[in-house]
Parts: sequence; C-alpha cells; structure tokens
Amino acid sequence: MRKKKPYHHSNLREVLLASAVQLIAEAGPSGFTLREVARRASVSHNAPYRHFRDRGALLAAVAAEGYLELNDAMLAAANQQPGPLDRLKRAGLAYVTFALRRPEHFTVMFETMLSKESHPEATKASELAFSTLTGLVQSSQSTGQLVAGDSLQLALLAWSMVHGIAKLAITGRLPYRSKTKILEFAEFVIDHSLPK
Amino acid sequence: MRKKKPYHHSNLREVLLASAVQLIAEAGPSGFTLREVARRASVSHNAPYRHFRDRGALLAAVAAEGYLELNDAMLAAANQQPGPLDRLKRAGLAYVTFALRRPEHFTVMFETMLSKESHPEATKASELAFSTLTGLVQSSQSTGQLVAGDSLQLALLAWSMVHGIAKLAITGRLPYRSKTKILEFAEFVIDHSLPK
DNA sequence: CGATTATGTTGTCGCTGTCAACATCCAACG
DNA sequence: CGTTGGATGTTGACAGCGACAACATAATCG
Repeated sequence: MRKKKPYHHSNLREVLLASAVQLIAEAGPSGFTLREVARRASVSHNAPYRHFRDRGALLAAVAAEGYLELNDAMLAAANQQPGPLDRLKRAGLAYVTFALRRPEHFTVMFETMLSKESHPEATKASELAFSTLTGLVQSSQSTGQLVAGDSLQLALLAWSMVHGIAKLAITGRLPYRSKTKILEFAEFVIDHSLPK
Repeated sequence: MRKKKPYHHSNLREVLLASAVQLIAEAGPSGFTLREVARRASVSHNAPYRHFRDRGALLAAVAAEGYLELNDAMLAAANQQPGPLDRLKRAGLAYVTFALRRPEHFTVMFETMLSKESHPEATKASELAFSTLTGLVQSSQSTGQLVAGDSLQLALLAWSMVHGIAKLAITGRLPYRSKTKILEFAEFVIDHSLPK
C-alpha cells in the first residue's frame, strides 16, 4: 500500500539507497558518485534518475535515513537510564557515538544546508531528532536537575556541545586516538558544562 | 628574500590564492574548481599545477590562510578586554563571528582531515590558533576565574562549544536569522557552560 | 652567450552529472 | 483477453572536471 511493486529491478530505490550508504562509508562523501552507485546496483548509469531527481536528492535521502538512525540511537541510549538528566546525558553520548560509528554518514547529514523546500523528508527527520533532544531537556528541567529557563535555548546549547565534539573528533582535531578516549572527553564536557 | 621573483605572470601563486578565496566565497567549496580559479587568474587551466600539487593542496593553502585570519581575529577580540576570562569569552565570540563572516572559508578549513604530513602549513596555522585558545584558558585558570584542572581538556571543551555553534549556525540549523541573534545565543552558551 | 630550470600552454584521457531519445514492461481499462 | 499508457530502465550524447604528458618560453646562472 505504501509503494507500488517495482517493475524490472524490484526494489531499485532501496537498493540504490543501500548502495549509496555503503559507498559513502567506503569512499567518503567526496567519493560518492551517482554512477558508482548505479554500478553497484548493477543498473545503467541513468537508472537512478527515475528515483532521485539528482545527486543531491539521493544524498538527502541518505541524510534522512541517518537522522532516523541517530534518533533511534539517542532514544535507545536514553531509555537505559531512569533519571531525566541521566537520560539526556546518555542521548548526548549516543550522538557522539553515532558520529564516530558512521562519520561519513554524519558528514553527509550536516554538510549541506538542506533547504526545507527541496528536501522535506530529510528536514522532517532532522526535526524529529531535535524534538527528541528538546523533550529530554524539558524533562530534566521539570525535575529541577537542569536549570529552568528557555528550553529551546538549552536544547540548542546541548546540541551545539555534542555537535562540536562530534565534528572535531571526526575531522581528527581532538588529540584522542581511541573512541573510548573521545567518549570520555565527551562525558567530561557534558558533566561540566550543562548548566545545573 | 622570501620568494624568487616570478617569471611570466608575476605573483601567480598569490593571485591564484586570492582567486580561490573569492571563488569559494561566491560558489561555496563544492563550486570551487581548479579550472575556474585558473580562468579568474587569466591563465591556462594547467598553470595552477606549477604552484599547487593538486586541488587539495590549493584548498589546504586557503585553509591555512583562514587559520591565520581566525587567529588574528581571536587575538584582536581578546585584546579589547582586560580580564582573562573576558578575553577568553571574546575570543570565543570572535570564533563564531569569523565563521559567520566567512562561512565557506570556515567550511574549507574544517571539512577535511588535513593530514599533518601532506599539508604542514595548514596544520601549523591550525595549531597556532589552538595554542592561542589554550593560552587564554590557562590565563583564566591562573586567576581562578576558570576552574582549575587539565587545561588541554578545558581548551578542547571551549573549542567544541564554539565550533558546534559555528557549524550549526553556518548550516542553518539554529532558529536564529540574524547574526546578532546567533551571537547572543553564543554568548548565552559561553556564559552558562564554561565551568567556573 | 649558452644552458638549465622554473614557469606557462596545448592536448589528451577518463570520469562525472545531466539531458534526450529510445526500449521495455506492468497495470488498468475496454 | 488484448490494447494502450505510463512507469521504469537503457543507450547515447555533451560539457565540465582533475590530472598527466609533451611542448614552449622565459628568467637565472655559469
């Protein structure tokens, strides 16, 4: 009901998406090529155009998928903790963990401006993830574990923090070699700079 | 003494660099093209290869220039304040301001891993800027305005913070439209999340 | 002045994104 | 059950790109 059965190459759209994710993971966003994606899907170099307007549209779809996965990861991490503030912290760590686990995917998600009009699906998935974060912030505020005040501003503060850590880590700017060390640093930052 | 006088096209290297900066500002990093840079310098499409090994080398040179400019901006902003902590805060705001003023340039500086071996100049300029930040952190610690402890860790915390704000702002993720509003947010973050 | 080397040009290659034209195949309707 | 139309996939083409090689020129140094 969601989707008409494909014709020749059953599922081509999903196959293309999966190939794109894999290619980005291997070659990085710069090595990502519509033609190589088509090759991996064993399809002519122009077949992708039947499912994505252009290169950017396929990248946006990849980004949308990433936002959903990120959202899931944050929710799963948060749900392992009882207290609201702990849940928020865990979600923040999950954000960094996701960036470390899928750096190229993460890069695709945030390298572009993703105009709301042209890529509504990606925008929506992005907003979903942010609403999760906002919810965690508000919960922490309601129990007094987090300072009262503009929750939007606080959520953006938390986002900026973990995003900065993730970006610096991915681009090799942090002097920590292992993921463990990086996550320890992230924990340090979260513990010391969330305004209680 | 710094440089042998150029032959045909006096100064081509600098002209190329300036053209590259301008092109990046106009077309963004993705629209940056070696051949377009050559065109703007009124030179054949292969002339740049006499001065830069490849596209990446020219981008690295642009990045290096950006780090120096960023460093100057932070120092200038810091020097307008007497107290160490105020100096640190001002430098952080200058970081965000720089990103907002030259978003494409900033993107080029941080989009790549810039391997230390292949682009030593850019790496050095980057380390210079970070050492400026570290110095400001240590000063703030020595007067007790900033919590004692590992200054490297604290400097990285401060960096992550402003970097996250800058990145989110540049990619249009913050719900603030004007630079003023963004800087107000940055000030809020800095004031509330630097561990005193 | 002659030779060497730095600098710039022309030509070429394979790759890319995208468009247009053509082919194929499912599905709905008579 | 057959036809037809639209969705899907292919072939071919084009310009632009990064990079390499071969060639041309000009500045420097003996």
